[in-house]
Amino acid sequence: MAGARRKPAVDATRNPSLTRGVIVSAALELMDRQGVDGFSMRKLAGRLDVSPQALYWHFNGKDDLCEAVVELVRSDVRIEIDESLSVADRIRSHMRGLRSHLSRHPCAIELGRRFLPSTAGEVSDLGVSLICDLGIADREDALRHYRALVWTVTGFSLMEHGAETSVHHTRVPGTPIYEVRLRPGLGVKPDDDSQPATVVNVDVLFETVVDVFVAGLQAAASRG
Amino acid sequence: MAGARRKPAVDATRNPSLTRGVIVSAALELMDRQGVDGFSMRKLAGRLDVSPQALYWHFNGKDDLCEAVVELVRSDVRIEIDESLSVADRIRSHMRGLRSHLSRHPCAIELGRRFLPSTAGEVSDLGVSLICDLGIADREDALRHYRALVWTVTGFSLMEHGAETSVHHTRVPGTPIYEVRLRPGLGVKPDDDSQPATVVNVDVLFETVVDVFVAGLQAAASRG
DNA sequence: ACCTGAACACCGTTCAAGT
DNA sequence: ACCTGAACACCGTTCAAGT
Repeated sequence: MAGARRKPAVDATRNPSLTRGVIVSAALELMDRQGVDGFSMRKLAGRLDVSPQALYWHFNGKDDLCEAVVELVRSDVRIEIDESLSVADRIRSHMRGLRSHLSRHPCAIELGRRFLPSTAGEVSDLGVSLICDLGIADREDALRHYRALVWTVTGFSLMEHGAETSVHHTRVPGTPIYEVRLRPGLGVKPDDDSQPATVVNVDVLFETVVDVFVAGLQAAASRG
Repeated sequence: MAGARRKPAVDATRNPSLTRGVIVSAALELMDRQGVDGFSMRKLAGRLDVSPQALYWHFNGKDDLCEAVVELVRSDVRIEIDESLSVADRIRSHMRGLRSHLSRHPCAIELGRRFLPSTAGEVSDLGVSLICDLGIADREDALRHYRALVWTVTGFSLMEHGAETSVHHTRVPGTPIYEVRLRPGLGVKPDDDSQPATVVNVDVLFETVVDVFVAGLQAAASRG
């Protein structure tokens, strides 16, 4: 609960190789590979060849560490957008960029849910101004609509990532990760093949969301 | 992995009070109160006054039990919609109904992410036909758009629920649960009050999503 | 058929002790 | 200042044994 001892300082006499930075990167790597559920302090310690308790000198606990991981991932959000595109298309690119940034580190999606979906920073400023450019002049309105956009995209990523690690969704063999078999649900036994599984292409689904959302923004803009 | 022994049968000689149904309801109750993370097989067993291993006769494991919980919750989705409303407003109601059903059992949101966001059943059929009525005549298109709707709403609920159990989002005192303080994020220390917290009304945010989404659907419909 | 005792291999975290 | 040994109170799950 309280803040961890700050400033490891220069005189790291014992083990100079074990710093907050080293721990966080190793944690991120482990989480991306094994998933958040598969991650543990003890495994991380083993990976770093230290005792589990050593981590507790640098971090207050697992939550503290997870938070640092989220910040690490978040610190390199960068969405490049082709300036020659129309405003609507730039918003589409923004949404796609947000999604692919989130999928870059799957673990950060799960963690990020618990550690704030922040609407701050230059990426957000850019997003808000894009919405303004579309015709939603009032800044308050633009911010609200941008927040809606962020929540929609982040929520979608959560669903998507959940689907991937799901029990019932099995990847279509031979395809990239973005196709999922949806079972009909509702009392269907896991090994019942009588009901056909529905194949959903998650990319197509996301594009649908993007299209609907942008069209909705345009409508909101033209209403004043 | 394999199927649990089915059919407890009538001759439940030992303890007739311990059935799958009883276990699942108790699990749901416990999860709703303590959250999915706070739930454990051992706690559930304690609550039911049996040994933890007793549960393993009725269920294959924790996952199997969680799945049953999700099905229990899902089995009573019911969204009532005023027939006198316009099609657009009925879609709005549908989205709101979906959201409030999901918030009824917070645990099911988290679990449901891992155990299929199903697009099946009469609720979905109704939703798809609503989209058709709006003017998206092609059934394939309507289904795709409805799926986008479900993912959007479910994703939003996930975000919303995550925000509630979050470390950085603290409820605004004296208000209902639907207001959250959003910290600016990015290197701000948890106890740093120099940067003002942003207050986001989650209900307002959801209404924004609904408005944008429905307007987008209308645009898609009018495009043919 | 239905349940328990005992046990295994894990967790996160703390605390006194080492250097 | 930085780390370890030992320990506490938890997990999910299995397996042999009871009735």
